[in-house]
Amino acid sequence: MKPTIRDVARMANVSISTVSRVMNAPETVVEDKRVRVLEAIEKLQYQPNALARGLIYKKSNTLGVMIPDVENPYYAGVLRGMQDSAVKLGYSLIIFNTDRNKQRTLEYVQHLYEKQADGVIFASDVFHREYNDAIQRYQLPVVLVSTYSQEYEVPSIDIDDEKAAYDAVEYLIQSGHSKIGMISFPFDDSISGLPRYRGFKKALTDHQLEECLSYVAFANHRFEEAYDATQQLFSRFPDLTAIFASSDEFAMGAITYFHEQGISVPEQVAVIGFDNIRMAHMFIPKLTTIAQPVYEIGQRAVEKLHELITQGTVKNLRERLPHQLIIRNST
Amino acid sequence: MKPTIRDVARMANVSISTVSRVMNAPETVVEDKRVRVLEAIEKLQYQPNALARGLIYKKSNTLGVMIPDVENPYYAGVLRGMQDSAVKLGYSLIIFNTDRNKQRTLEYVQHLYEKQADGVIFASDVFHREYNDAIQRYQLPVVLVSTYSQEYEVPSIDIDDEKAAYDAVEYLIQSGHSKIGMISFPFDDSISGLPRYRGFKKALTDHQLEECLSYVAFANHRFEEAYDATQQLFSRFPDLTAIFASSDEFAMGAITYFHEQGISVPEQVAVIGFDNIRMAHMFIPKLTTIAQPVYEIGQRAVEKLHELITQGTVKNLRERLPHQLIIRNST
DNA sequence: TCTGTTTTTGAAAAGGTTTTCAAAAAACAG
DNA sequence: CTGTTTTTTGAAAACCTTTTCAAAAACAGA
Repeated sequence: MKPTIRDVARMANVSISTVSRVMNAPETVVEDKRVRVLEAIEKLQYQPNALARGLIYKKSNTLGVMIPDVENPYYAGVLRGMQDSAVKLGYSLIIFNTDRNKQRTLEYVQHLYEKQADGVIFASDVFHREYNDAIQRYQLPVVLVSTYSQEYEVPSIDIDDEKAAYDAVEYLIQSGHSKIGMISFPFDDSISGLPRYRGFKKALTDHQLEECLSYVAFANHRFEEAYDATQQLFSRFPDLTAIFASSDEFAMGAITYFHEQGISVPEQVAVIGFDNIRMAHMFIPKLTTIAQPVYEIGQRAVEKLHELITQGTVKNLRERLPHQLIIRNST
Repeated sequence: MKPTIRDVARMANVSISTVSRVMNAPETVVEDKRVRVLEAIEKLQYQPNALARGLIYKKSNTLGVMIPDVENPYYAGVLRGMQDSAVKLGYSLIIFNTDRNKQRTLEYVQHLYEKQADGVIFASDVFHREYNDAIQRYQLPVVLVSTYSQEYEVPSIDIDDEKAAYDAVEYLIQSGHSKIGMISFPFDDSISGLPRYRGFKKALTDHQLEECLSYVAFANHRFEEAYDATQQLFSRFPDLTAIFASSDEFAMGAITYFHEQGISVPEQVAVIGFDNIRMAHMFIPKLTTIAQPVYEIGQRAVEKLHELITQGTVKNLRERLPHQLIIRNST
């Protein structure tokens, strides 16, 4: 049986109140009792029961994290950042894999509510009305990561996707390319979709390359789709000399297609990715890409959530971290 | 304020016992009260407090997962399998990133104990004596994943690493190679290290290729080290025609080295990896590798832990799942 | 209508902690 | 030494459930 505060009290010959005080405000109990209690705690290997504490404080020191796809390497880095901050601030992290499934996500939110989670982080997915309703109903503090909400006042951390895409495409243009295509997420993806296309568009129009605006093919998160999309794009526009891919995985899909077609990268076609996942520098050729500060994003997310939980509000609602163009061998 | 069982009781004009019964054994309460209670629950959006329940049942429906490095893509698949099983069995998963740091790991175990976790899963790391002491002291049910323990009687799930390595090397031999090198984990890695080397050794001796036994270089988990190791190995043994890499990341490191040296894979040197991480089929060339059933490993791990928690024991202590040779383009 | 049996119900205890409040003890002032 | 103030202590209530146990209600049989 696990030792409880009663066992400690009995062994140290004091009341449970005193034991509690030794743990939470040691200076209020007189020296000799304090050492007796401490000894008893040591001898019994006593650890307070977090469930009982949580019941009193109405706080579980637990945060939930909703991730669309844990297998996506982008989240690995984010998760590590969250993890480190969480430990530092005394939280533990409960991870869920949502597959972007609304119903499942809502079940998980309810689950978190039952477990008295102190807050929840939503990564990347669109922040649907149903989600807002749920967190409103349960009064759950929320922060969004790599996404944001126009409609609701929800704190978020992301990068400036439009500007990042702009930088990527501009780099391509400055390298002398004028026939540039894009492998994009579907536009209903509110973060990786439209904003990155907008950056693409803006860079092109700023440099009088409007003709490229329609050189776009869509893929849905996975390598194979990017491969197919590249194939389509090239059958329609065979004279493209550069590709802006909305993710590193897309870039890899594109390059794989080129490789199979005997088209060399970067000599014949330049490819630039997005995210700088760990694999990006292992790929052949090493990918030129936009680096997101994934670790910091994760860190800031739980720090911000902590701020929201403890202060009830947050300094700046939408926080944007700086991205960085990483030039390697695919351009 | 969150509604409690009292609020429901008041609204439905019954005692809290009745409300509790409606939730846990509805058939024992008479129809009209039951509907009144159900209505009140609905109206108040009442959800029972899992902390209070946990306090009574001495159970939190929470499992801890110790992962050496969440950024390592191998765990992504395992995690997903765990996640799915956990949801199915009503658990939530608390994830920790240990960095193989003993002290930190022990702190996390203690943390889990305080939170009244029902069990814990250790992935890949050596199951040190200190860990065993801790889980013994706290009476925490444990299962090991992708590792196992000789000294302690701890349930585990893994694959037959020796046999898998044997299969990989034998495939190389059957493809006509007789100068085969290995990029290995250090031998103190009890699971990915020695067993895979043993498989390498056995395959070679079974086919009278003892001379290859010393064609081994070591790398410590990361791409860059594998790159360096390959360089060393080739400066010592330039006439190698095949490499058995202990992980896909090692295989990528090796291939990257060959690529930079103008040595073509698979034409001049064949490379075989291990794990079949998601990237393996995105790499150029697509990696021939040993596939681990990562998803199933994750699933079985929480199922087994559940078995241990509920039954107090486990059918077969060491469970080994089948691996599979996946032939792609790097050989 | 009464007795005996079965079903349904609520009060109270339990689970492990923190906190409030009043009592006891110690310290201090005169 | 007495009376007052301050410090230290423990009993009890609170947090939100479930469960036990005994009482109340419903029902059956005569």
